[in-house]
Amino acid sequence: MEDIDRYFCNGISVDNVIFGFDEDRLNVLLIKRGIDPFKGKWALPGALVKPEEHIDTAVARVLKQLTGLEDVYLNQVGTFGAPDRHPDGRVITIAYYSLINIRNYSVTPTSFANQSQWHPIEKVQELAFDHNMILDVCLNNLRKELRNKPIGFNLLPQKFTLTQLQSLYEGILNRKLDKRNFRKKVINMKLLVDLDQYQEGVAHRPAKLYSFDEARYHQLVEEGISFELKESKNSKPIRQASTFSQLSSI
Amino acid sequence: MEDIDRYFCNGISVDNVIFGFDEDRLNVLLIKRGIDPFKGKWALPGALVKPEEHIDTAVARVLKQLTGLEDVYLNQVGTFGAPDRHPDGRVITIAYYSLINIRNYSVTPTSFANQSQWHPIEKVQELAFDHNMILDVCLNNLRKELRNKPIGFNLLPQKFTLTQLQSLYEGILNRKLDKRNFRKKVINMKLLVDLDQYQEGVAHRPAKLYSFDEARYHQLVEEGISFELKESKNSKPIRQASTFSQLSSI
DNA sequence: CCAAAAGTGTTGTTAGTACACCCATGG
DNA sequence: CCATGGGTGTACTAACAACACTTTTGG
Repeated sequence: MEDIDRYFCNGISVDNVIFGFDEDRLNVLLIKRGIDPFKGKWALPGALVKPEEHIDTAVARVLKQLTGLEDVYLNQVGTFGAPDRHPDGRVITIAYYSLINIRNYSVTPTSFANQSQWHPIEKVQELAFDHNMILDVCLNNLRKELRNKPIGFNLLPQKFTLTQLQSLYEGILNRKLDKRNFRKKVINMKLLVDLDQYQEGVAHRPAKLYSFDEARYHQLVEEGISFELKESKNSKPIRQASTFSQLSSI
Repeated sequence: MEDIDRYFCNGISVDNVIFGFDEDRLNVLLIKRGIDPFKGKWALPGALVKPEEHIDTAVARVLKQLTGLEDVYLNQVGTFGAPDRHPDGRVITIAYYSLINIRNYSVTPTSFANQSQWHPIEKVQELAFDHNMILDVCLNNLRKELRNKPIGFNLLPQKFTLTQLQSLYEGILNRKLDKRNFRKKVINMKLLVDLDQYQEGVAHRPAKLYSFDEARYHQLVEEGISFELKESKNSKPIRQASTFSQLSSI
């Protein structure tokens, strides 16, 4: 193995796929790049890992820099290492995703970004680098996780209605679910706390408000759940994916 | 971001966790390192990614160099990036696991290794670098995958008995399963082909031989399966894990 | 009184679990 | 004839799927 130094000239970056939920659609946070390469293009928020920095530390740092958020659920999804994926040199990137509540957050563009913005997932167009591929992989991953862990609750306000919870699941999974079966299922999980409060000021029968039980939540994250409800009749996608978000995965 | 070059001095390696199955135990392939650092220690077979090499190509290359195998099921599990994990400099490593049939394979140590050997999983001792952690994460991953995909068939000979298949599952999951329920389940998967052949020369009733249906296999890999058989009574581990293989995961 | 969303129960089906005895062969 | 592992069926339970009408509120 001659010329060992040639093996030590790689950059390492982390990219964050930050999902947020708003009304009934799943969004992803993108930045508009303020510098080359891909200046002016939308991209996932990410940055190079510093020398001597642990990659898990780096991703938390980047997330904090871009969103101000700490202590969020962060999940390493995969590493992307095509030799030409970055035009300025060899940079492999480690992708993470996280879920945040879109309302607890305010955008803080960095020097690399001149704009940060939520984008509905099905409207995402061509992104910088290989970020469309990364996004697709993370989205697949999110959907898989949603079936095995009670995540998704991260995306709701403190107090929520069962209908909001259901449309969150429908939004992420992109399919309709049966109302009665959905309710039966989530109530049986014993994860919800009935607050004995109701919506106010709505032009229909007001819905009961729930929050969820932190302790039980963490227990279920550990144990895993199985969330496999189907609505066979309407199992077609609610919305079509855009040209660039085609869930190709790998 | 002053001194950009300091960001481009990282090494990237791939490490392979190669599982093999033999009789009724799960094994992992380790090499004894022939060079420093950790000379003489057992380690996962891995190597640096070449400049201009795709990481997925690199892992296949390393696997081929070490085992002669091609076209095996290779699964990226995660990336490990503690800054001090390699004593000679910053090297992050991308871990993959694969499953092979222990009999189709012959060991070919490289210049870095003076010995390659199968180790029963529960006897693995302290390994070089952070390889114990990587092994634990891969083992967890294998067990998770085993419940969701019909992998594990990779580990059996072409023709096998249902008892062999069951002890494979028991060996990987490290728990006893109920014979009748196990058979009911796998036969319902319609994955097995009854060869109408029988074992010969055994000192007991000869078992029927099966192979499995390639097309159906690939279909099930796509669709995913749910393999959740329990034997509640005997749900204690068959074997205790060794000191260093403690499934800490992360 | 109308529009809009909330809320609620039953029945059939499928998948999982527990469990114990007889069978075919080689030595 | 005995030791060894191969092979089989049934009853109970839990989870899921299908499906339609009544309730409460604001305007």
